[in-house]
This record gives sequence, C-alpha cells and structure tokens, in this order.
Amino acid sequence: MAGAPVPDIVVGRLPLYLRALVQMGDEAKEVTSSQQLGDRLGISSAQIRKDLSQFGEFGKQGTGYNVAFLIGQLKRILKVEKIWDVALVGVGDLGRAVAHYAGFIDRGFRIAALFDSDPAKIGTRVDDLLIEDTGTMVESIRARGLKVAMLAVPARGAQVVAEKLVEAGIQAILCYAPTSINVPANVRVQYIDPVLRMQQMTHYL
Amino acid sequence: MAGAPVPDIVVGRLPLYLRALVQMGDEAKEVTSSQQLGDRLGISSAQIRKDLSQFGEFGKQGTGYNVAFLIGQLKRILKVEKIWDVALVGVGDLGRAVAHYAGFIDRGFRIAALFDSDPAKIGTRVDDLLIEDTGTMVESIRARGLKVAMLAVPARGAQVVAEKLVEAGIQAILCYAPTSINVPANVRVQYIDPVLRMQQMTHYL
DNA sequence: GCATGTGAACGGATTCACAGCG
DNA sequence: CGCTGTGAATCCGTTCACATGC
Repeated sequence: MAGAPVPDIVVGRLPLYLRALVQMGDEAKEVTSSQQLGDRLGISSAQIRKDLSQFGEFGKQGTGYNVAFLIGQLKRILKVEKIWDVALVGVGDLGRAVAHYAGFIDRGFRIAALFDSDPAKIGTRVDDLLIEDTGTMVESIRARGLKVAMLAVPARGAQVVAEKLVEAGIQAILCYAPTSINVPANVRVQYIDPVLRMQQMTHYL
Repeated sequence: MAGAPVPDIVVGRLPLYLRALVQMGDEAKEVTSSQQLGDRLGISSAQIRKDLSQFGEFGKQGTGYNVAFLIGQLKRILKVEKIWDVALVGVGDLGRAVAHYAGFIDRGFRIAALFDSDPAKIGTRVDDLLIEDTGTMVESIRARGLKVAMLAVPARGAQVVAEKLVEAGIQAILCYAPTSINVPANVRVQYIDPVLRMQQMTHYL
C-alpha cells in the first residue's frame, strides 16, 4: 500500500523487525509469523502486521512470512541493501569507540572519514583511516558525496559542527553529543544519549 | 498532580528537560519558560507544561520557571539526586568504552562493578576496577545491593546474562547488546542500538 | 501584560475482530 | 484450520485555548 505517507513511528520499528528476522535467519528459521516476531520483540502481532502492510503484502495467509524474503524487503525499504559511507566527526574517546565498533558494517554502514579539530590528532590514523581537519570538512564531505554522519564531539561544539555538516550536504546525523541540535527540516537527526535512558529508568526504582 | 499513573512517554522526556536546564544553568540563566525550553528541544511549550504539571506546580505565572529549582525537582522525580552504583557486564571493546565514558558520573551514575566470562580478563583491572567472574556475579551484585546494570555482551549471550541480573535483584538494565531481551514486568529495560537509529534515517534518503 | 496550568478538542496510533485466502 | 491484511473501534497523546494569578 505505498503512496500514503508512512508515520515515522512505523519506520522506526522496521529496523527492529529486521534485526529480529536476521537473528531468526541465523537460527535457520525459514518461516515465521507476526505472532512469533511479536513475542520476541514484545510487540503485538496486530501491530507488526499493520506496520508491514503499509509497504506491501509480504505474508501468506495460513503460513506467515518467509524470513529471507522479508529481510530482503525490509532492507530495500530501509535502503540498507548497500553499505552507506559515513563521516564521523570527533575522535575523542567516544569517537574512537564508535570508530572501532564492529557492529556497523554488517548492517549497512561503514565509517569512511574521520574529522577532528585537534591539531595533535589531525594527520594521524585510526585503523588506517586518516583524521582530517574539520576546517576542510565541508569540502571533503562534499567531494566524497557522503550523506550520513555521526557526531561525537562535546555538547558545546555540536551545533556548530551540525551546521557545517548540513552545509556539506549531509542529510542524516546520528548525534552522540549529549545535547539537542537544530537543523533544517529536510535533515534527519537521531540521538544516542545513554544517560537519558538511565534517568528514565531510575524514576521507577 | 501526583497520584495518577504518569505515562512512560512523559517520564521519558523529563531527562531531556533536565539536560537542557542544566545547560541553561551553565549559561547562568536563572529563569526560563516552557517556550524557551521547547525551542531548544523542538518540543511544544504546551507539551512541556503538561508534562511538568503531572508532578506539581513548578512555575510562576507571568514569570516562568526558576532554572535551579526545576533542576532540583526533576532530579528528585527522576531519583538522580544521589549517584547510582551500576554493574557493567561484558568488558569487550564496547564494554570498555562504556566503562571509560566520562559522561555518567555528573548525571547520576557510577560504574561500580565489572563482570566478564573470559578467564583472560577476570582478575585484571580497568581503571582500578576489578573485572569479576560472571560465575560469581549474582552473589556479588546481591552483596553490594546494586539495582542498576548495563549489558555490553554479544547479542547471543544477552538473554542468559539478563536472567542472572534479574536473579541478582537488578531492576533496571541498559542493554547495549543488539537484541531484545525478555525480563519480568517489574524490571525495566532500555536499549542502545545506534544501528537501529541509522537504519531508520536511511529510509528517508 | 505575560506565562502557567488545565479541561476540552483533536488527531494519531494501537488494538480488536473478522473476512479472505492458502 | 491458521494466519494475514484491514476496516472499525478504542485508546492515548498532543494541541488548543483560556481562566488564573503573578
């Protein structure tokens, strides 16, 4: 049922479905149902069926969903069939950890460029990847045509860097800096701040 | 207006408000309004007022909110006035990065115990903190009375470890493992999986 | 005047429940 | 019979708009 605008909250669940399906595939499961998938994820089967139905009819009545097929469809919808080259800005402790994280490549992302403003770091390498100057970042990102970036600078500098990323043509930013950033509506931002999640939980203790 | 059950989605925004207010405090701002706060965060002022009103009347009509006072109230509500001692399970690359992350202590959390199942790591230290055996984890966590844990083991092992944490009396788990875990309803889980966020964004590119 | 706190109105998301089909 | 896909119904969250009070 393509055509109508799909709610963002639905798109946000698709990666979760994909992750669970890949696990099922690893377990040599060939077919599954909305019920099984929901049980794994703590989501109702109706929710899953409705979400998927926004993009097409992927299941068979009485049978369920073919795991490999649905994985393929979700990858297509999420545009992660190919690997995205990503720029990483900020190579402090956090940025280094992100750069070393092995979990990206299998799921659609490769860190392809590093940037920092510290002269002591510029020109050095992290795993064979050169750290470039943020002063020349805009041109460098433009030249490579990168569309996705990760932000791992201190909160203070995040807004300024974000604006440069937008200027460079970046359209999606994963922000590890513990602050909100303001960007034009056509640029997507997602935040990773573990402390927010921790503080949410402690309320209930 | 305490008494009624507050929606989880509201509790989830409070840490965001707290973070922005602390920033304002750092900027020596003494008073703010729901409008100002909302502009920073990309949230409507009505939303912020309604969220806060769930817990009391913290503002003054015609004036707004006292920043320091509201920070104190939010810390109280979120129970982060004191520092929580946290167990970290899994001291691989990811776990080490989490252990080194300097952003926890200022915001209510201290990593106070490390666990791993690798004999080569057990008994060694990370920043003066001993890595203990997961085999003796349940007793160790119980003995210290820890209530909060972070999970940084491979996806495969996450469920088993989660069950041990529950057995040990842990009531809140921050899960860095890229998988869903099932725990009793009285235990809270929050997930950090940057790839999910990335895949959500690429859909729109 | 200005900004909060809040009932009422609205809109959107989830769940229900079943027709349809393998 | 089993499970999907989906309109209808329900539930929940957000926004509106204004009375209240500094």
